[in-house]
Amino acid sequence: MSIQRNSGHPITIYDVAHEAGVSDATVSRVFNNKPGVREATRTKVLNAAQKLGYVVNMQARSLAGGKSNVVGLLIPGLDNGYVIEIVRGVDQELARSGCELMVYTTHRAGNDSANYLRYVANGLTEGILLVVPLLSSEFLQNLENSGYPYVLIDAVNTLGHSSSVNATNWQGAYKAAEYLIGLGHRRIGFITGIMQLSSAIDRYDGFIAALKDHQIPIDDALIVRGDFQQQSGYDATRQLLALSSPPTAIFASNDMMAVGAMDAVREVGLDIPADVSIIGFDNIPQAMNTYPKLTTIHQPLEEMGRVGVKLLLEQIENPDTPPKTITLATQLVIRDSCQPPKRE
Amino acid sequence: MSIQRNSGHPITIYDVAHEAGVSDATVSRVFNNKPGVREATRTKVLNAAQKLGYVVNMQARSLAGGKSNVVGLLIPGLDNGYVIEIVRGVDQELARSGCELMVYTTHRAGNDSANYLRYVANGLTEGILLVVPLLSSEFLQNLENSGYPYVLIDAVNTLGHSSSVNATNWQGAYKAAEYLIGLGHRRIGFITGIMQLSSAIDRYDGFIAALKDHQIPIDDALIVRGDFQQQSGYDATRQLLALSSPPTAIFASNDMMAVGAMDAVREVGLDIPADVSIIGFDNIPQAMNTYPKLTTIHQPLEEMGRVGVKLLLEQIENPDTPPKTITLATQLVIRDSCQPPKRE
DNA sequence: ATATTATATGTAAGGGCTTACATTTTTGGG
DNA sequence: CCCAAAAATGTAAGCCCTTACATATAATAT
Repeated sequence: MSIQRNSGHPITIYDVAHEAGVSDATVSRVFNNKPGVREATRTKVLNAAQKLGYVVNMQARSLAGGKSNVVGLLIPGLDNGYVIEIVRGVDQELARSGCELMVYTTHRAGNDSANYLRYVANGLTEGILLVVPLLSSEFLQNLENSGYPYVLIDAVNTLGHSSSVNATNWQGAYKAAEYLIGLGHRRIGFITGIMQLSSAIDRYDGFIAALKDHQIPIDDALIVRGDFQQQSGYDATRQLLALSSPPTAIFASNDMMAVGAMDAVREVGLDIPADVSIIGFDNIPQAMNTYPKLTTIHQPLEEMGRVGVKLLLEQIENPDTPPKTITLATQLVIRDSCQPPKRE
Repeated sequence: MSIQRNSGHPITIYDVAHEAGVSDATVSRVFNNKPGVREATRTKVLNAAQKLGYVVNMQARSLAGGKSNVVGLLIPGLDNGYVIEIVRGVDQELARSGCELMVYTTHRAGNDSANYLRYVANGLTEGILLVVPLLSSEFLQNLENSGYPYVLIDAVNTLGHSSSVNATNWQGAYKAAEYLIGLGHRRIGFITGIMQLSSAIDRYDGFIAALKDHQIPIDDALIVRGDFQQQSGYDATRQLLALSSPPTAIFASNDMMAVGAMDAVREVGLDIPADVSIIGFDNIPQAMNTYPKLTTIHQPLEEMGRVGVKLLLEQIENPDTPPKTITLATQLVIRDSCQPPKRE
């Protein structure tokens, strides 16, 4: 069974039709599972195709107005455990649905992601999944206008027109803070994410709300900006630790920063969690490999990917389905990086 | 600048031709940078296209015999820091070359990756990058027969017909062992990879060679099988540590297993590196986040991805280019997980 | 058995592009 | 200023498929 008749041209629908003694249209019908083909004919065609090693040419099919079964995925890059988890979920679900995946990274699309979009919208893919934290509303507007199916993963559609998936960031942060408070911490450092992102804002708000609900005064010195990168977690923590009255616990808005925070804590010779507790957010796979193992808020990244695909496929199937937003629950995962503060 | 005239049909080459007052063929020539178009005409066309927001339809182009500028990438999955690094390199280089990336995971292709291949070979992609450790030679033979451009990343082509990229596994392992020996270790545990893979074999051989060169007897009890997964590193280490005369250092054939090994060492209450040194292989990003930071052999994964793309593009460009194999150097990265053994 | 439907199959027209070949325009030498 | 050769442009035939529409065949009713 060779991949293609290396000799002549690739096998087309005509070859199959000829072999089976039917017309090309019938072959097409068979391969698209269209009704109105006698069982006997169908079998005949399938056999012929099998024998010849026919494989549909997607390009032609999609040119001719059929379905390409390819969906696009736009991600910032693979630098991030977070994105990878989502991609994994996407991949799984796509596999189940028999769709192919075309990956674009934003750095690739460059500043000109609008252009990329035109390319996509025009061509190959039937819909697109966006895992792009920072979406310009102009871009969204464009996308919206194009009438092209898309869904947002872990981002809020300011236009409110598309389907999207996200997680309970606020609640997760609230739970994290509450956990720390329950442990007895009163001075809790907080490292923010990129505050243009709703997820970062929600986490911040959840954190603040928890403090308020527990009558803990908010000390601005304990809140420092991060950007979701490991380095910023490190920097922020150094800053926090240099305070005259440093925190006994640090809540990083994501795991990468938490990892950076751990480095910083150790670097000043303090112990985790004896001297300072650390909690993250996301529960990326690496969170299990840190030492001590990182306590964090689990965000169902993989599932977000899966759900995203489902929503997208739904949109593709029936463009008139009203868009919906699905919010998945976050969850506290207790591991080894937090404990009650030392007594003074 | 909307993505496409949402109103009418998408903009085609004809619309542009009409707008510019030339024929469609000329527009095609312009967009393919073919010679024989007067500068003035070219500009006219470009302007018209710009004005209309024309974007080439890849499907049609590639159907008609043009280049699709899409390359396929077959990977086992995203579970692995190792694969991700390679993918990142691939993505970068592809971006530079203006190509799109179609990702397939083998679990998706299922057992039937030959079928997947037929699909690919027939259609969309112009070539394929294989990051698949376990390639059946039947599969390879098929691929070879198809005459379809492909390159192997970090795998050896038993047929020896294609371009491929890999790293100096033997030398890397040799260096790792030598480093440990230089530190004073004499009882060194070794956790193998999947021994069907040439990379695993080479690492093993390199390790053994170093021992021999330094007159260290080879104790079979110190060599235990792993499968490149974290869990197996853990298991193997438990086994090693249970020995009546346990090793003072452990060399894991990859970083994931090294991470597992660290867990195991800690679990029995031993210290890294005081009681047992650990060294890995690969230098995946996580290796920097373990505690203590993992000493390892750096494999230029990202670059392997980049080089793979270059080789593939070369093949696509000119199918008659004789295939070549590029081997990149590995390198010892000393961090904190190794130190001289305690004196008895 | 015949007329009437329902069902199965075939025909042909694109879909947007590339490219060999035909035609027109330009250029430069005489 | 004319003519041949070179350069630019246009024409038309696919690439492989899908899908209305037309046609042929089978099933049902009379």
